[in-house]
Amino acid sequence: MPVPKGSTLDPARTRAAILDMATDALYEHGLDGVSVGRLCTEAGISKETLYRHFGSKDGLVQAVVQARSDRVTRWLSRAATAAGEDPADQLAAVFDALSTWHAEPGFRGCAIVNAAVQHHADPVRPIAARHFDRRLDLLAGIAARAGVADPERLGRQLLQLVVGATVIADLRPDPGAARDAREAALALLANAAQSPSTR
Amino acid sequence: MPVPKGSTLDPARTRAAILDMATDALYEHGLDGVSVGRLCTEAGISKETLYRHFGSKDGLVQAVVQARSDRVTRWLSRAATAAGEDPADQLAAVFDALSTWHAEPGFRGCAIVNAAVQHHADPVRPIAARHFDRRLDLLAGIAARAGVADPERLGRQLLQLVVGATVIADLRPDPGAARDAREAALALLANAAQSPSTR
DNA sequence: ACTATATCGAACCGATCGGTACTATCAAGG
DNA sequence: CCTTGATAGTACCGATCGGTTCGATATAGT
Repeated sequence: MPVPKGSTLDPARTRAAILDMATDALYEHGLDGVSVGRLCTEAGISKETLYRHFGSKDGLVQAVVQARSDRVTRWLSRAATAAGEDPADQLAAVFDALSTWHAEPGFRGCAIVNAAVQHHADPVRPIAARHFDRRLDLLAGIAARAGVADPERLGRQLLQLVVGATVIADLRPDPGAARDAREAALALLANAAQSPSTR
Repeated sequence: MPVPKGSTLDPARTRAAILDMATDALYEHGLDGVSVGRLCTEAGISKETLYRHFGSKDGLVQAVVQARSDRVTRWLSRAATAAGEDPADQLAAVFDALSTWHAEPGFRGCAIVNAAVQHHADPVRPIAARHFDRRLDLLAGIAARAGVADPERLGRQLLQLVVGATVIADLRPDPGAARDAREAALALLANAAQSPSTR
């Protein structure tokens, strides 16, 4: 029965539903660990629908990774701004957010890192590069507001802590990784703020 | 022509040659990016030979990842001990070694991390976990010899910097990642040594 | 010399993959 | 009402995959 008789025909909604399901499935089983057929079955759609919306599996992967990057970036940014105006508080809030994320059931590391490692070129790599550029912007911004001498450099170091903690939390596994990283980040910030640029 | 007429029949050598070739190929193209057929072609051997030595593709992958872990662990350990007895010098040497590695042509991130992300379970995960345990031993040992209060915790933080720098160096890409990580590591060590445990 | 072993080359297997084609059916909009 | 478009369902395609088997042939050890 093509088009179930009581269904609402809304292409945009269908696309979003496929995207949501694929985001979870590709994160859990890996980009090459789920076939297009399985994705369609789990989404309750036909192959033709998926291919009309995304063109190819690579197209779907690209959309999934891009959407994930956007969502994560928004989420971390909000966690920082919600912590008030003090740069140290904002930095702590970022790592606290990481901590709760790492403890979530089904946590399998950073989806962007995982995707970029699995599809090292293609459409994923540039998305991953932009993703970490934006993450660097967030962290370097905090460092700049703290008045450190070289906010870009401290931002890169903090980014390494964020990524390292997330990867390690997945692979060792180490549920306290984000807590360790938080202390290290605050120590680096305090250390850099001791020899400030202007203030 | 089975068994070329002028060849030396040495199973151990054959096995080692397959392992070497597979190490490079699987690192470059990913664990699922090279078929068994291709591996055999590039190694100049037949399928039967590969399957007699390793049983399955998973068996080959396991041997490759394990060998890589051993080699890398030895390499980093030697870099540290070759730097003398001062803990700060040893720590700096570790990140200097990382720096030259990241600059090598064909660098694609940490092979162990990549493998564990691609085959999230199976035989790879426990090898990766042990790998980072050993890496932690090295870093925590340096921290302990520096007389910090909690060498295990500092070791975990240093490990995050090592992993984060390596992943970022691959994905952004950032050739100076290891240099940034080195400075952060030394700062954390100095900071922790300011409030020592016994000395 | 004889036997066991290692190897190649090729054919072969069933399964699965990404992607396409086609038909039937229903909702949505002019 | 009637056309247009979205969709399910299914069958199908060629390619590739991991893995097995077999026969021919050469080396290695006894």
